[in-house]
Amino acid sequence: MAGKETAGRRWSIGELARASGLTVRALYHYDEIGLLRAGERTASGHRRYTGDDVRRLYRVRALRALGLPLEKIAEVLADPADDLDTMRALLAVQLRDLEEQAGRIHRLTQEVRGLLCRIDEESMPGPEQFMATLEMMSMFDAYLTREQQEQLAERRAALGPEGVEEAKLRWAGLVEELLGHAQAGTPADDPRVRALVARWDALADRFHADGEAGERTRAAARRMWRDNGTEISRNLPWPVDRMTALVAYVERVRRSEA
Amino acid sequence: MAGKETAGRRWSIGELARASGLTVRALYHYDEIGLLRAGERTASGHRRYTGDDVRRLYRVRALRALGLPLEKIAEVLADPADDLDTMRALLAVQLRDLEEQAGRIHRLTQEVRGLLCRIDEESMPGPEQFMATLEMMSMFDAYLTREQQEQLAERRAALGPEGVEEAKLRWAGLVEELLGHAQAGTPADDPRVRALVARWDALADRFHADGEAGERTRAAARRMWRDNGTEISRNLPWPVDRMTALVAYVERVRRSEA
DNA sequence: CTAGAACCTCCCGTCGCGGAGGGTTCAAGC
DNA sequence: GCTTGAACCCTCCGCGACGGGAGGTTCTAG
Repeated sequence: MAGKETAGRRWSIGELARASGLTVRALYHYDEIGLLRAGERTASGHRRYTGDDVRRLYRVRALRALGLPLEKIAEVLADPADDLDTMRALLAVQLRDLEEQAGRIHRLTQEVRGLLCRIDEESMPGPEQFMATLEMMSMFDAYLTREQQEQLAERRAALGPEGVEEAKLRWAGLVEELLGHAQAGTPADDPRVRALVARWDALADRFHADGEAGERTRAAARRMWRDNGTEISRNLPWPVDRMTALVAYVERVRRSEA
Repeated sequence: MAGKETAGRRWSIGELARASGLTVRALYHYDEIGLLRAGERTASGHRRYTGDDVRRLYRVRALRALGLPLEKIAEVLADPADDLDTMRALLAVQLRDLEEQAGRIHRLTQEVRGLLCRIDEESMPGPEQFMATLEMMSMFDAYLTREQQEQLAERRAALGPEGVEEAKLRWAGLVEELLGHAQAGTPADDPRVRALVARWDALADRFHADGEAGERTRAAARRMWRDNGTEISRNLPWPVDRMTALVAYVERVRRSEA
């Protein structure tokens, strides 16, 4: 049926490059790996691409735009295209990944754009705070999944700005009290500090959802605090060494409970 | 001011990898290229990362998430971060690119998703048409800029589905007439075929905007038709060889006018 | 006929790591 | 103190999708 094309226009590699928006070098590459060979060659060895080749190239381009690696593209095009189901499944997976990626990029750019705006408005003191916020975002990414971050954002929104501010104030008070105990040398199993840590956890719970998912988020956040408490607290108006001591102290209290 | 950290917790490379979500190998890489060296080494050569290093790593992660290449990140972090303007400009450019990319991905996935749905509904005959549509999308990408494609989409929407259908019908009529003339051997400078080509162009103009931008789009579309008319018309119910002849014929008519 | 554009092959470089290989060192249990 | 297994060290090779240059041949317009 669809035999070789024996007549019609031929394209040189340069013409094809211009027509497809690719570079000549890319076409050489496709030839090398066997993804798109020229249907013919002149006596002297120049590539002559046939209409079929052009058609194939557009398919390649289209699939590549979907993010398929060249090898997969070769596979898809190697089949006589009758196993539509395979291709559809493959594309579906690819699409999901692409959209997720696009969403992540979009959210990230929105956040950073917001940051930049706030810098413009001089409401932020300078590059230090900016970098600190970037660090926090990166840290959240390292410890929490996307869903968990969304959960937290939801809870924050539910509490509202004044709710968040109030929690911050309460937290500041707890920090002061715990620092006092740490400096005074109160032992980690003292009921008073245990009570303080319990209030600390209750405060954190305001930001977590209920159920198993919330429990996992809580555990992840606690790991994050344990590993990076000092870094986290650089955003805050307390000296770093005291925060380091605080992190260690809270950890000791927790361990004395377990 | 911010001298070297002489006391405090130290991290091994494995701990740092776990804390940051990167791999040990990646950290080796960062060390190799000088992006993040361990502040200290043990006598035996094991890396000891200091708190400063951890802090730097989170900055690296954050900037990398924005798509900056590692070298740029090193530059940004090399400056004492006082030239905030440079960084802001750099980030702004990066953000624009990222958002554009995200938008492209999103539009592409939407279109392909639509295609897949239509395949499911059996309203499309099969993989051939599916691939043909993908080819068209890729071809549009090669010849038209994003703005130009959006312009065309706008005009299509303005014409409405029935407007588009009517244009298709008229175009089919023109194709038939021109094919007749081509087969009958009517010379390319015959006033009758010139009139037909003029109507052809007028029809195309319905899809183009006014002004200089529209003019450029028109030119690009004409280039696309000249280079790929045969491929384009594979979507249409005429035999391919006749369309090839038609493309050549229309091109001759245009040249005889110039 | 000649200039210069286009084409050929071969090969090395990029970027951000992954993974293997082969040796050394650390930390915990006995 | 000794062993053992995990963690760490360094070095090298590889990928994917080309970019770019060297050094030579061929095509095409004037």
